[in-house]
Amino acid sequence: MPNSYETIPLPVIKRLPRYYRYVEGLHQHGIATISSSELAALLGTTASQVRQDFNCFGGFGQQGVGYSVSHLYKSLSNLLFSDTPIDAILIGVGRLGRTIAHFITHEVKGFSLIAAFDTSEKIIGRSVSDVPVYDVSTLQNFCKEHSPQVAVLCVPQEGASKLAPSLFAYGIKGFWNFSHYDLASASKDIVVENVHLGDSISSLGFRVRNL
Amino acid sequence: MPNSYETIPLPVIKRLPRYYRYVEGLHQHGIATISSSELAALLGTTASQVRQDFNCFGGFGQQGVGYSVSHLYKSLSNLLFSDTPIDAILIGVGRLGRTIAHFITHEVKGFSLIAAFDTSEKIIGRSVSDVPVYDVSTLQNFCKEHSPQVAVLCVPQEGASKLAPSLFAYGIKGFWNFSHYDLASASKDIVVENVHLGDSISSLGFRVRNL
DNA sequence: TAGATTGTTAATCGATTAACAATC
DNA sequence: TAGATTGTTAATCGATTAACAATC
Repeated sequence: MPNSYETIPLPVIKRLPRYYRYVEGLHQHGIATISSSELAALLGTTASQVRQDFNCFGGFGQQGVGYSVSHLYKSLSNLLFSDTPIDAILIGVGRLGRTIAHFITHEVKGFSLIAAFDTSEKIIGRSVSDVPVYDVSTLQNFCKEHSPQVAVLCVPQEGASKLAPSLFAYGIKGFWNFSHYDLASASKDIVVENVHLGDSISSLGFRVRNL
Repeated sequence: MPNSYETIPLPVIKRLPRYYRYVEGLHQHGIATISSSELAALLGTTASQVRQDFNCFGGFGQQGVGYSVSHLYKSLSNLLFSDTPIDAILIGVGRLGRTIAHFITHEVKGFSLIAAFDTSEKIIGRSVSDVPVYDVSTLQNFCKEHSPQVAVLCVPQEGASKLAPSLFAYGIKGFWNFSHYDLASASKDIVVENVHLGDSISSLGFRVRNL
């Protein structure tokens, strides 16, 4: 019995893309069937976890046989990527913002970057990855007209804290947040995926120094 | 009684940079003392967690009084950043690599980027963020001579899988891994911090679509 | 039917939260 | 001394792992 998606543990959701990547590889290698224990060995996890995870979505396997790779591939693909991509906007067209813009437009499935916003006269009116860069002051009108669902925050903390309330108001549902501003506690109806590069490398430093 | 650092739970370690950021802010605002519950309210967590976390390192507070911000700031700073920075090398000087190079050299405490490596003739011999770009074939000699402790992997999965065994052999202790190659299971004596941007945005997409 | 492997329930483990004794 | 707040132990919660019945 498929779980309602709201009840699926976040750790399971975060593992989905990894499953997808490995299953895609198997599919491309022409492997037809795989068992939970074989897949677990590949991923470096346990067969139990693989089966528990898949069963959050109703289970993709066949008892006694295993998982059909093509069926699994299609199922994971359907879960992760709908046929209509999610419209996203980029806030902050600095060095990181430009790199992320390129990443989204060239290497990511399921998203469509439709505009970018900045405050610098130097970049407003130009484009990044074939996407126009507008003045932040036009954000409200743009959102009203195009209803983007996701905002990618590549601005410093201060800018993010100023813009966040507006972005909620304009109907942004999801944030890919590279800033240090804390969006988490905002609302139950929005989702936030934080990428804190500074925290990431700092914790690596701690661990390396205390090896 | 201070915990041996090896026994400190990873989730606690990963929270350290965030504590540091908030305490730094308090320090800069001239706040002298803070209680675990006040800090918890700021961070959006519980006073219990704050105290438990700090007590992994012996505890920084004074009963009945709270935490001295300047003492706390100094303690967290000492935990996260030693006076001698960690020497790091960058593998892969593409778009992402260049952005990360700039980030490490300009925005990160505790690390020193000392060289970059690539396979492309177009970039070898040039520099990124004032760091020379060498041919990957010179990696072994460079590591023998300079003993970098951390490698930042900004290459595609294939390149990472080819280079990883060498990097272990050359004495690299820590990896900041932006590739999809799985370093995790390699050894107990190395630490890996993965930044899987593709997985990150994909899981965001799933959650946005199923709000 | 026997063997294999899933789906699912039960047990374990670890992390978070709550409670409280120590102490400033 | 009384009030406050920590350090630390105990209870809870959730996620992972193990076990097993269902079934291909």
